[in-house]
Amino acid sequence: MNTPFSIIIADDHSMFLDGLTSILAEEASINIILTAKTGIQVLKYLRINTEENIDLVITDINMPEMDGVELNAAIKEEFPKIKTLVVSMLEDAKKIKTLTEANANGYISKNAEKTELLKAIKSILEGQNYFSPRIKQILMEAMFSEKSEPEISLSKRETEVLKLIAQEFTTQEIADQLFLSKHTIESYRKNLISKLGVRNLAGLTRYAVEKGMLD
Amino acid sequence: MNTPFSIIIADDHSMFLDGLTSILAEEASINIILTAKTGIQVLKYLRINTEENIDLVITDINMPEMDGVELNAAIKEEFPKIKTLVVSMLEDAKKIKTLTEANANGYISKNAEKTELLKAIKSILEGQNYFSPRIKQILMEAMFSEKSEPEISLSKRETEVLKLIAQEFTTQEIADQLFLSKHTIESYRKNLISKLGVRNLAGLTRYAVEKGMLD
DNA sequence: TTGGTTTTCACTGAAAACCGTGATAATTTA
DNA sequence: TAAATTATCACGGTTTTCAGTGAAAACCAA
Repeated sequence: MNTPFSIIIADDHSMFLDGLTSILAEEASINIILTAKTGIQVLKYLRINTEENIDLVITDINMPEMDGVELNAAIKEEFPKIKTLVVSMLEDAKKIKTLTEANANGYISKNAEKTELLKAIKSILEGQNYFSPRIKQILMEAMFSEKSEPEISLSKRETEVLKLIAQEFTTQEIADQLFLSKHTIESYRKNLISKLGVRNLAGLTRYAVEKGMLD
Repeated sequence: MNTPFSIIIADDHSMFLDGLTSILAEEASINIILTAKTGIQVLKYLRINTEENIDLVITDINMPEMDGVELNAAIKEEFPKIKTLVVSMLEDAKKIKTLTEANANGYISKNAEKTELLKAIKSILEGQNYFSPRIKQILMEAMFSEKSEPEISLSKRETEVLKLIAQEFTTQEIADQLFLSKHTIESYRKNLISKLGVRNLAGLTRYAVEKGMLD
């Protein structure tokens, strides 16, 4: 075994952070340089300690301020030599896809076994990307389902009107709020109904709520 | 230090399980007897090894098959002497409330510090319950907000009609499906609107979706 | 058994939504 | 720059929703 690898771990759940640290501390080939609770902390460290050659950053997805997806992108942008391994609670196809597109080197679920974690780290440090079979499968499924769901894109105004509709405003009220004619809002409503493939206000509202447009 | 305490840890995320185990393994006063991935495994163990005096069960809330809430209830039912500490990702007021009502001995968030974890375990093993200040606060808030939201109860039929409305069926269609008069459905719609304090179909749909009635 | 809740049905008039079928101008994108 | 998209407005006719009012039968709990 040559010089140990330098790694950084980021996770806002300190219990998990401590746990992961404990697990990896047992590995002689691994040196934990930093544990952080936000992506920003990691970036700051990397920017200041440029002479320190960090090999790998292990990061959670859900973190306050700067999440794992953003952190990964920032690292790949500023420090392309540093490898990244994303560890997440959820198996969200979209996020995984974004991550692969942003050149993350690996993705494993938090319910992966310790052995899989070590395997992933080892693979990545050796220069290979690691995505578990399960993740690969989810990715594949996402690719297919994406094609069947041809992403409906709504314009600014359409989105605005849809939100107001879902908030129980009548056509006239929406028109007044936006300083538009009642007819205009009716056109938008009609377009939304046909665009989204729904039948009525209920359908529009359901779409808006399910897409989280009302937060 | 007298005889070490015997504890069991349950969490479906093995990485967390390993982590927690690593942390607690450092404590001389703690003996980890079992780590499990579901509540059922824990119960089975307890039922078989009755002679083994388990002091504490640390459990996650979100687990497949039998979650932490159910596990806690089952333990308190069958093995009232065993203490329980619930560790969770989320700070869901309702679940916390349910847990306190089911006599869980402690609740801490997964983003609690290691020191807090140890403090909680120590307190509980000494016979005191442990709920972090933050959790107490959430509980208090829940109590108040509960009073301001006086639980709207819907009858079977009302629920049925509401679901169909949110699924974009028209009054006539709902009437046909339920073999009722159109007027009847209109009455239900009207009652629902006034009961739920909304203005129209959009409001009804939003309520149904947000309450997860359409799954 | 009595009183509350639930379920069912009916009518009216006004308001709103829905459908079809347009059109014009501005803006964005290819 | 040409084409596509977006934003705006219009009208007539039909259907549906909404608000108010009323009521009978059935069921459940005290």
